[in-house]
Amino acid sequence: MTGVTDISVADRITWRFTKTWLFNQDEMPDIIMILQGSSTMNINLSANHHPSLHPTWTSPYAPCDGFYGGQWHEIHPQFWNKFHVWEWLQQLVDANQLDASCIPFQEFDITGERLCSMTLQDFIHASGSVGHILYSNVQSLKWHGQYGSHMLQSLNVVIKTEQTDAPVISPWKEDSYQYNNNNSYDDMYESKVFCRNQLPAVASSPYNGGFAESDVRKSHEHHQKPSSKKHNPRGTHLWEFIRDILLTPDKNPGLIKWEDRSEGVFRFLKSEAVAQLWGKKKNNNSMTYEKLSRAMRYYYKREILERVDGRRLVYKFGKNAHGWKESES
DNA sequence: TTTTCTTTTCCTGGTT
DNA sequence: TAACCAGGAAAAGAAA
Repeated sequence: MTGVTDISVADRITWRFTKTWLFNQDEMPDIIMILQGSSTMNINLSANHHPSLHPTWTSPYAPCDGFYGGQWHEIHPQFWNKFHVWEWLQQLVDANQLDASCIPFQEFDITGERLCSMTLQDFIHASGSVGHILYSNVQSLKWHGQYGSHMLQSLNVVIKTEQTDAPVISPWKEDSYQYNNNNSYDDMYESKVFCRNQLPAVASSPYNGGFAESDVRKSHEHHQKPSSKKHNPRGTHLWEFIRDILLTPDKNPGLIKWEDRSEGVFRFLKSEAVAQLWGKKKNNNSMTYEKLSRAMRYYYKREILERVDGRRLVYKFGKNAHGWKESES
């Protein structure tokens, strides 16, 4: 491998293509310089432990062979190398439909060990409001992540089960539900891109950036039953969708409102509008409040919602609903 | 391919 | 009468 290759990264998500290109080169350069704006990320490939670049590579990271296929999630973040960190970032960009220009990748030219040691302030300093998402996800992966136990065993690693930080949950799948007064639901769903200038209102919301409860549940299940199956079809669940609307009232005025915030009691103000919004999210133009409410009633049995007798359009979060309490922020 | 889970759809009947 | 509630039944759709 010889020479230095400069790759200019434009505002968009070209870093991913850059990486793909990089790993498809017959002749690898020694150093890659990724330029983003005025910043530069230097990667010394000859010094970087990457299995796909070093077939005979033998390092403590050995169990992550094949990582290039996206195996970073099988490894505790503490043991990620720079490429794992990049893979994780890419996953986060994809899952949250972030504009890649929101992520200052040069700030993450670091190993997993360094990543795990970063505080929320560090993340915010490094990446602005996106830092909330990054920090939350790292915390989630640190404490509840799914990674191969063989890895941990082979490294004789003891996973800490006590949390010193407040549990902050992954924001994997999250939309920014925005409602405008013209009832343009299309517009609401065009606003999926989290960028620095869009995040503060959401990031400061009670649920700290819009965490999908499914992740709370999944994390909880992992904690209790590591081998249990995860299931979260079609992304966010209905009740999470409702919760998220409630938690971003500034962006969704007049759709649903809290009746009793501390008790988790809420009321639909524009039931059909919410149904249309839900239908839009599910790509189902025929969604009605009638159907939505049927789905809501199924939550009673699972204790995600509780009945509120005698009050129309009023529901209450049950004990299996998480992420709506102010104290959970 | 099968299983599992979460809706979605349709329905009947009751209540406000 | 319209809108909503309750819940049974079956099917759809997606992930594991």
